Amino acid sequence: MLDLKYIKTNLELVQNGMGKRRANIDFSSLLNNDDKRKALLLEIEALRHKRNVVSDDIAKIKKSGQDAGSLIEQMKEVSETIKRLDKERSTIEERIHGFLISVPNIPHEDVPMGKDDTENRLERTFGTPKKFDFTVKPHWEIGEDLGILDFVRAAKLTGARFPLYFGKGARLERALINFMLDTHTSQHGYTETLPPFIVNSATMTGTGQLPKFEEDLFKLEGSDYYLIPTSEVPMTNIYANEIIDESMLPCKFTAYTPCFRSEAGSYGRDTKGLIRQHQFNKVELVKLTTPETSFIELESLLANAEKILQLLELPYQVVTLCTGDLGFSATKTYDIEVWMPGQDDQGKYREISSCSNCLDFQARRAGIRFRRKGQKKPEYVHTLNGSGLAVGRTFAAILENYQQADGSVMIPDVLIPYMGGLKVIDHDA
RNA sequence: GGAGAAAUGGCCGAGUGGCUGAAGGCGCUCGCCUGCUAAGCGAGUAUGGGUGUUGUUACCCAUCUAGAGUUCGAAUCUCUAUUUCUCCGCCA
Repeated sequence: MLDLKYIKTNLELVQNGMGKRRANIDFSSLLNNDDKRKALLLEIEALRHKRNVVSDDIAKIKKSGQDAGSLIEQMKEVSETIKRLDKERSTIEERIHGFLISVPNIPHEDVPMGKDDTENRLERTFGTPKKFDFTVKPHWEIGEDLGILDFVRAAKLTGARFPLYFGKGARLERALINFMLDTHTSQHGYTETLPPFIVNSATMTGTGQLPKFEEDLFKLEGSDYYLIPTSEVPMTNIYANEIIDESMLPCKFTAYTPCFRSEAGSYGRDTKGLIRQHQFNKVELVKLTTPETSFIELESLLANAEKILQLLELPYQVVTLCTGDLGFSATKTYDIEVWMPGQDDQGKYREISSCSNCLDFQARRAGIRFRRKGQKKPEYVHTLNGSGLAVGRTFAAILENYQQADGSVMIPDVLIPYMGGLKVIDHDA
């Protein structure tokens, strides 16, 4: 959420930012309501002050044994007025809050203008796609042929877009999770967490999934609970409504969790394979930082995520999302796209991580603040998050990049210890 | 699921209708003192909003888990929710 004061003093800048996102937002009603709110507040506070003073007088009068009847009558009226005005005020405040909470973050000036993902800016590539001397297969064919993936039975158990792993496939998924977590904790300094997979609406609001994107979430019927679409949600909210010590920053968390997304509106896209599932595994990175370090921390977070692909020797490219592709809470986002030789005949780069700086946008919603040493006023932290990485898609990328002519799949060197020494998944697996 | 108890500031803890934004203690910060350490003394130590002055200070309003209510007046009374604890039942 943007700061109302900031909006008021930088209206043009804010409107400009919204324009870049192609979000047409009229701020005039907001400013109007804020003026009303302020006028009401002034009136209410004056009346409350009067009531406080007179109530004290009443106490004194009563103590001395005199009659305070007329004053009490007067205050009855004052209290009625306060009640009435206060109701008006809370209606207006709800309106203001409801408005503010639906306004997206302002894109950083470094973010390229563009309408959709075709206009993202390529930053760099790593590795070169391997040349195959046989016809490459998409990962779902490889996985089903090897008997390590079974989408048909998964659909029987639940429905479309759910995964079922078998044998060495299940083992590979687990190996990836452990490898990613180990790397981030022991080499990149993140603290491992294991958060709830279900959170309440306040938590979802804190990171920006609510109120605007409820249709993307799975909600538990008859409750205020939602399945997390990413562990960014519980991890970023760990210190919600708290003031933490400056010495705790930067605060770096990582977690493996399954992620649940309704994928509303994506019918017909990526209907096959592990790319777009209602349930998938992800290792996530979250940072809380001071405002002045957040962009440096974004670069290192991105580097931490890239490191996984480098160690797995999977080719990838990094893009900066353009304004039209930028998420609601982010001011700047890098996507890491891994090379998938089995996609679209000649291969394709597919998103495997999204690393964002949200500035104080989430922190303001969730109330995450810190206090500098020797300073009285607490400040909002900056929040960052990134996938490190999406495990299912990494699994898919390994299948496609490490496939061999006979249909078997080599295990990347760094994963062999995690696979109990197994070097290849073949038909005997 | 049934029965009961509880929720106060960074922490502990007092407070059952009227200068209580909240005693006392601990912790922390600053200063003084003590020729080490310790102890002692003094001061300070929540958050949000607003007004004025303008960047020093002042003043006002709100907040004792949250929301609603009773009252001239609520930390204190009532209701609801949430969380925690105890007992019973059930359960990985």
